[in-house]
Amino acid sequence: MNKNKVISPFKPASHQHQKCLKSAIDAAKKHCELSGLRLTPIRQRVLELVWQNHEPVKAYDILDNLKKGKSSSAPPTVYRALDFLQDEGLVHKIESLNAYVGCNNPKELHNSQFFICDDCGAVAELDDVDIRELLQKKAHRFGFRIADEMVEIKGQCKECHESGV
Amino acid sequence: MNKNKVISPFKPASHQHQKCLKSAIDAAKKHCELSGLRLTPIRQRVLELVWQNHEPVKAYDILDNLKKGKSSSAPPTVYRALDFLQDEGLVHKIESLNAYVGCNNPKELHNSQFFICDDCGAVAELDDVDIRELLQKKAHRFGFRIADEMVEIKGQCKECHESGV
DNA sequence: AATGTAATGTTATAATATAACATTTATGGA
DNA sequence: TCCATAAATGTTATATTATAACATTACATT
Ligand SMILES: [Zn+2]
Ligand SMILES: [Zn+2]
Ligand SMILES: [Zn+2]
Ligand SMILES: [Zn+2]
Repeated sequence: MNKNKVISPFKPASHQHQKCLKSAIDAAKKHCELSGLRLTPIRQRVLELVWQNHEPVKAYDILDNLKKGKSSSAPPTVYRALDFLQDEGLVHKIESLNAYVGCNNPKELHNSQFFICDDCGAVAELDDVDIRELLQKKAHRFGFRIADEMVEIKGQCKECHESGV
Repeated sequence: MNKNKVISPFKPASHQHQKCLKSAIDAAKKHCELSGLRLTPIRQRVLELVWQNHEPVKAYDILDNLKKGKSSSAPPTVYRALDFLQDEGLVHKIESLNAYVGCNNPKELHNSQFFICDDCGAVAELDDVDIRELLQKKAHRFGFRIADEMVEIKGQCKECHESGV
């Protein structure tokens, strides 16, 4: 019984991203409904923009896109929406890039491990019990109590290094 | 044969920090000498300021301190020194805090794992082969080639949660 | 409708980091 | 020693990322 999850794998270039997007928005709607939270138009729009693709998106890029629809948007518009989405597990921040990725597994807040391709920018997200347990074990040895884990691994995805040379 | 290293443990409150500082500067001098690099006064001063304690230090705090000695310092002064020190493994950046910690193990560049206490701010640094190998194994499964690892674990150090309640 | 709370609008500013170019300082060879 | 070069630093300006503070609007409950 292994609870390791691949929350979001690297996608083949051919994949139908519209489906990713739709299912992410649907999941977010359902999650908010169940939790009695409001997925307001701004929040939904920001979430859609984060889900443009499988690469981390910058807050000010989101802002630029928001402004195209509604010129009154300002930084707090974006950061508030991102804060809400992060609190609900609908978005994660990639600390080493100051950028944000969508997550379609909001049911339970989780600590993820991210694998980020330096070449194409794609991100894969795992929720891997083996990694969590190992970190837990290491921490336990010196009496450290883990509250939050940040694991961001940079390198090359399969496609990129296979096509690379 | 286990190559796991505790590069920097959590220190007892009583520890003689002057010794940490001195040995870190000495190690840096030796490292630069061996590598034919120049640990200039600015670089050494920045390194000393990073080693003020075992908490991550902010670039602009370093800058404020530099200015006390020499009012001509500006952001590039600090960031250039930090870049140099990071390239040489004398300093690491904690991405999730936008802050910098000293490393007294510059001989070989390494990927570290950081454990950071949310309460007292102290940081412990490991260079743990078990963690690296597990991440490697996980990455390998989907053909990912690791170039760089960021592992930053937040929580409470032993002292803080023992004294906490 | 009256009230309280949540969300958004708006302006300003804080915090982090880099670009670009000028000047100075070290270094190694003629 | 002197010069040519590269390395390091100085200086000014600006880019990027994020938050503070307060006003206004929308929503839900009574
Ligand atoms: Zn997709
Ligand atoms: Zn790639
Ligand atoms: Zn110390
Ligand atoms: Zn602590």
